[in-house]
Amino acid sequence: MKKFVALLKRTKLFSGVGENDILSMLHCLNATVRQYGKGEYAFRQGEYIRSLMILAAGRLHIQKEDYWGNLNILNEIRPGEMFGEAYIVPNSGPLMNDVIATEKSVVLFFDMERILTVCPSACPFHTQLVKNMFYTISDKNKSLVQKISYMSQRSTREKLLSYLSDEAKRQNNSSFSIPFNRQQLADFLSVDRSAMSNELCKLRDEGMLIFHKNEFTLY
Amino acid sequence: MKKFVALLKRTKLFSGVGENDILSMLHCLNATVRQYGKGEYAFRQGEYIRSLMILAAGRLHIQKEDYWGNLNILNEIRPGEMFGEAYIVPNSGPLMNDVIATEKSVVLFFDMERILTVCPSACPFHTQLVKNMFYTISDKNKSLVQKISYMSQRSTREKLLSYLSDEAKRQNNSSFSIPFNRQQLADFLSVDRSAMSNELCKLRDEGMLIFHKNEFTLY
DNA sequence: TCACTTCCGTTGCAAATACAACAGACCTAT
DNA sequence: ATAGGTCTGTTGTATTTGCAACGGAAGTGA
Repeated sequence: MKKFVALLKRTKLFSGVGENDILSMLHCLNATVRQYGKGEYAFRQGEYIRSLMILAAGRLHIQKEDYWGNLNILNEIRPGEMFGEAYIVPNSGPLMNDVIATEKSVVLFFDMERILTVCPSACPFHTQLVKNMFYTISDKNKSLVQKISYMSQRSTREKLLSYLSDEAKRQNNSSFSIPFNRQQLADFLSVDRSAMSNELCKLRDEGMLIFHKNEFTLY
Repeated sequence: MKKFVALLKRTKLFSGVGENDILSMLHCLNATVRQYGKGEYAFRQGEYIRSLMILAAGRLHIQKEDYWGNLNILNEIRPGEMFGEAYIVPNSGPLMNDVIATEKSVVLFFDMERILTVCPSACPFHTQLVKNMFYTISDKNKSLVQKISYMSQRSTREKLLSYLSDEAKRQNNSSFSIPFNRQQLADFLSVDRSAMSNELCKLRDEGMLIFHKNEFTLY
């Protein structure tokens, strides 16, 4: 466990907690580790989650496949980010999404019960932890709202432009890279890949942007 | 303020807190009240929020209007529900949405600084408050994910069916009412109203459901 | 090097959608 | 009662999308 402390120190969840305290909290929270191969499912829709997770290495996608097989990527998890926090609420029901490793990944598990059950003597940082968790889930909330604002655009073109311009704004640079390939971007925006590809090239031909692979520049 | 205690006691935020404690917390949190007329904006995109709000009476819509005037209803706030919690994070930037009263509404404001800054002597319930807030925002998170799962459907028909069947499941009854009129439902699902109305009638003619105003029954 | 896989752009066509416009039902205030 | 407003369903058309299919580019492993 010790080797994860440096990583955890830089996560939002453990922000402001000293390394020694993190180490003792790892025991307190009953932390465990699991590895996943590329393409392996960490969780599947319908499972019950009893842990809060932090991705230590690799990359995960939170995604949902509907009855007819349409895939929708809800979120991408990068190292240091937590997930599963929406299911920490008592009686929150089964998982509604799949969690898949898009690369070989390492995941840390924390006992949810122990996170919200304060143990004042052993862990004076529990309050800080809950606070941090609140900040994190609050941020995630905002990013979901952003995704909704992209998806609510009526045309593929508008979806693309709203996403790309937001991303440029977020990275504070008209040249930026996105964490998706074409199929993943299409799934993220809930549009058809080929239609999106087509629209992307039209935008390029109209001089609104250029791109090379995942690198985009807006004009 | 006293008259709001009974209401607050039943909210998720103050769940598990006694009436006397709520009253003292109202002072501690620097609570204030404001009224809004029907159609009045409580907040507009771009404003900075320094409070957490609870709707005491009426109805609010969290909505976003894009550059071209397309309206999207992100969420509906009913009495007892809180909002603004996503902007409690330090440096979370300006509000990205509009908040509009669809009925005459009464809103309670709580000082955000004081919510997360624990004052152990005066308010032993701060921890409980943060916990409750966490549960609430966690739930909201899940409802956003649900909305995304509706919007990610490719056709208007599928959007309708996924929303309506979820709503039937949620209300545990194949007959149920929805909190939207047609235009609002269309905005919520991000589709064209007339096309949706058309599709709704096709579904009815195919015997999959019946409806009268906002009352639906699925078959 | 060569076969194999993945990713991306392109095209054609059938189907669905957005949009505008209109009419009837319903509500409300005068 | 009536006039004005809102809400809803309906229709026609231009546009967009979804889908399937294909070929080339790029990357991978034997």
